[in-house]
Amino acid sequence: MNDTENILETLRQRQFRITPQREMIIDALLSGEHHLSAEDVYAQVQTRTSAVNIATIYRTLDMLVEQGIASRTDLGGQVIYAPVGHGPHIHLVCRHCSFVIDADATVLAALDEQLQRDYGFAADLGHISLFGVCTGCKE
Amino acid sequence: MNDTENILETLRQRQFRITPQREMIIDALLSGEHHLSAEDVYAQVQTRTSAVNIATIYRTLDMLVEQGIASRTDLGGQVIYAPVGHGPHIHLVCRHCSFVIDADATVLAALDEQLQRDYGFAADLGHISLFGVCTGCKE
DNA sequence: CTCTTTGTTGCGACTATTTGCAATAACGAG
DNA sequence: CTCGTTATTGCAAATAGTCGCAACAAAGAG
Ligand SMILES: [Mn+2]
Ligand SMILES: [Mn+2]
Ligand SMILES: [Zn+2]
Ligand SMILES: [Zn+2]
Repeated sequence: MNDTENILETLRQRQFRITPQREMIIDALLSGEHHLSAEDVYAQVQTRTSAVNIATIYRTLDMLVEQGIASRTDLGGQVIYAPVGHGPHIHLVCRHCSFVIDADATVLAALDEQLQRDYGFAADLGHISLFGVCTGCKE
Repeated sequence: MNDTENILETLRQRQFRITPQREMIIDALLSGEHHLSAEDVYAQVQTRTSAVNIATIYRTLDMLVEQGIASRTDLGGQVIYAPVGHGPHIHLVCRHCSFVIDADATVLAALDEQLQRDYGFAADLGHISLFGVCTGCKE
């Protein structure tokens, strides 16, 4: 049983209907490249069939994020999607030169616990972006 | 010397030209209400003169964010701007019910230091959003 | 297999934001 | 104050993403 099947099973259990569109979109999401934009997912699905509308791509990606199956990350202009749990790391995005540093997500472990404890909030911290200024850009 | 003047002086020093549009946009940003959308800023500027284009609002807000003078925060659908330093706090946004918890920004102090130390990255953490699942929405 | 229910899709319209470009105006030099 | 340089603006067109709604199809019942 591969990843796509697992996800479909989860969706089935949560009363979502399994459509060919959803299968193809999930396949694309798991396709190896992560950091897929909605357009990337669309392009990849198009290679299989042209019978999928871009609005369905957006709606399905939204649904997958809402269900905790995919992550949505704003890299400052570009919005990317990835399957949750895929090699966690965070993005440090420079607001000045737009350079992106990939950083270890373990820096967030303590924060995660504290938000859970103090606010009962289960934060999705596996693939977030934080904005700021990189070394090169400090005056 | 009020806040608007301070900001204008900073911009002048950084070789930006001071235009009436920029003055009005900065005034709006400092106007008391924070959590202003670009449209809110536009509406407030309109009460003074109708001679400002919405594209200028967007461009100026972008510039203020880039210069570290304003913060841009995505509340999950709504994008809001606020002057940097204005009562720091963070937003915990539930991806399921969209409820927003305002949380103390001090939970980020350790993270801030670590990013600075390990990556030389000066993160803007005073008014960020973190997405996840609130207590009420956990199954 | 057939029918019914209702979630999902495609489509076209619409909103929010961005961009290219020519006209305008801020500001430093003289 | 006047002029020249060049950043900034307005405008209109382009782009990304959202939404309402009618047609469609997945899933469960019989
Ligand atoms: Mn990444
Ligand atoms: Mn706030
Ligand atoms: Zn930088
Ligand atoms: Zn919730």
